[in-house]
Amino acid sequence: MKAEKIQQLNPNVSVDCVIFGFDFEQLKVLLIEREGNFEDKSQRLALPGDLIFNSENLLSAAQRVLEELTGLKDIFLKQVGAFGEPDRISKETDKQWLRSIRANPDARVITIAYYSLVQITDYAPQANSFATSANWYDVREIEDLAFDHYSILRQALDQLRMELQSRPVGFNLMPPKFTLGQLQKMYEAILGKSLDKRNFRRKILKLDILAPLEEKQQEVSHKPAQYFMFNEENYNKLRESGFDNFGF
Amino acid sequence: MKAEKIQQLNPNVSVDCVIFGFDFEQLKVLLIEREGNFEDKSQRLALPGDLIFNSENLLSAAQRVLEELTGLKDIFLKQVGAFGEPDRISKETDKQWLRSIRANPDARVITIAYYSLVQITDYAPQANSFATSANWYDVREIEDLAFDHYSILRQALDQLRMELQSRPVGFNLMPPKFTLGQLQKMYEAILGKSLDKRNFRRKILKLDILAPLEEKQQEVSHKPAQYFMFNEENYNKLRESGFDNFGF
DNA sequence: TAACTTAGTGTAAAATTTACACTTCCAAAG
DNA sequence: CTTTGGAAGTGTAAATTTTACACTAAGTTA
Repeated sequence: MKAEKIQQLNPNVSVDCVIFGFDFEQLKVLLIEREGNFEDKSQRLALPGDLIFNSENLLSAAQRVLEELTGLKDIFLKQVGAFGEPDRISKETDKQWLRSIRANPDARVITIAYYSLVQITDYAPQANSFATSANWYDVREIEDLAFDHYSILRQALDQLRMELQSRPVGFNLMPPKFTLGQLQKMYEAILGKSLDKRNFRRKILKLDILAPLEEKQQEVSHKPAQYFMFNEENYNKLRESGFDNFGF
Repeated sequence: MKAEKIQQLNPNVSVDCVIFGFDFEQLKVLLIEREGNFEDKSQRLALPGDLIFNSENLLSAAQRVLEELTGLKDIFLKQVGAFGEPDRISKETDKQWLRSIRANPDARVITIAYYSLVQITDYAPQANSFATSANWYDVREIEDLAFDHYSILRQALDQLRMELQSRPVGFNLMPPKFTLGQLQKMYEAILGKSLDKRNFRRKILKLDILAPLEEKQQEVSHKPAQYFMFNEENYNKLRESGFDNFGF
């Protein structure tokens, strides 16, 4: 008989994942859709999340749950924080839905939220488990979500904006090679403001963390742009010398 | 018969508080001492913290626990994050100690950490409950703590340093009136580096968030310094205009 | 009255930030 | 083949901010 540890769910603690993506136009977030009777579509949509196992650490739980619900595997996640209002599961439709999937549907649950930035083109979300779909949604168009997931999303977005100012996290949204125009659009989409092209270029190039490639864009109906790569080694040097403010 | 809700402890979720203070010299943190057989003193010291009640939100729980253990009341707390390694209660002395105070000592516990900044002179900590003492300790002199509290402290300190750069949180450590020298020492103590006096003064005064008072220091054995107050109204105006980087 | 301690002050050079407009290169349309 | 549309790419002058740096002033104590 195979010795297998019985995985016991902890009824009081869940994890939720805010996965951001970027399609060179807008900031997107990965949401699942659930079966059930919901007044409006927004209540059908939720962040991928579920209860943790007792033996599992929080980060692994978030990675497992994310994979179970959307198929996304080996995603680097960063904690946003804990959300634990006693009434965070107060919407009647959410309560009903929990009764349909949980052994202990009325337990007080606090959730730990994580976020990540991925290249949309690297992952094709596949709904599974209780998710009936898993798709990218434009962050600006989301007005509400199931449970307290809308406020979790807002807080993750705030944290992303903060981190974007002090670390090169945005490069995780970009493909290995990208143009300066694409990079600028990423900053603009996340920060929600437009930046001066010449000043943006001067500033980011001055840091010497972008390596220009020989290659240029192909088959675009305008002047082709040069491709760049993020130079992590140079960034690490810069960081060691105390740099922690991009100032965009 | 008085209708009283029975307060039921949640065996899986606790809160811990990192309370920072400043004595015009060093950054301090409020720690409790516990009864028990500990190899060394560091293992006897812990952040004030305990299990939450099921009906209670996380922030209120942190405030309640803080008051129960140290007497500090009505403290504004800010979340640091969740700490939930399955083995975070792995030290044998910690396990023993939990057996002496908890109904369910072997439960998996995740903890939500909060932090705050207070004026040491406003509060006289009073140990209570399972705390045998509650005192201020110099942050620089702490090398380890019970459970995973040392890493919680480090993370709270990191977060404090971040926030100090973008918001005037440091004024919470200062009395209502203070000198520029005291203010500078506060920044130096937290950031762990020395600042140029003239540049510091020019920079902070330029922001126009300090109101000079007529009053001067008394009975100091050197040239008496002018007192200032934090001008919150002006700061709010500054903030609304987009300011979010002190740049120290 | 001398010694000690912190308060308080100015400047010049360097670096950074800001605002701003035109030419280039490609594909697609006509 | 020519025109048009669209993003790429580039420089400068003015204003602001940052940096490095040393002495005098005003109290108390010895």
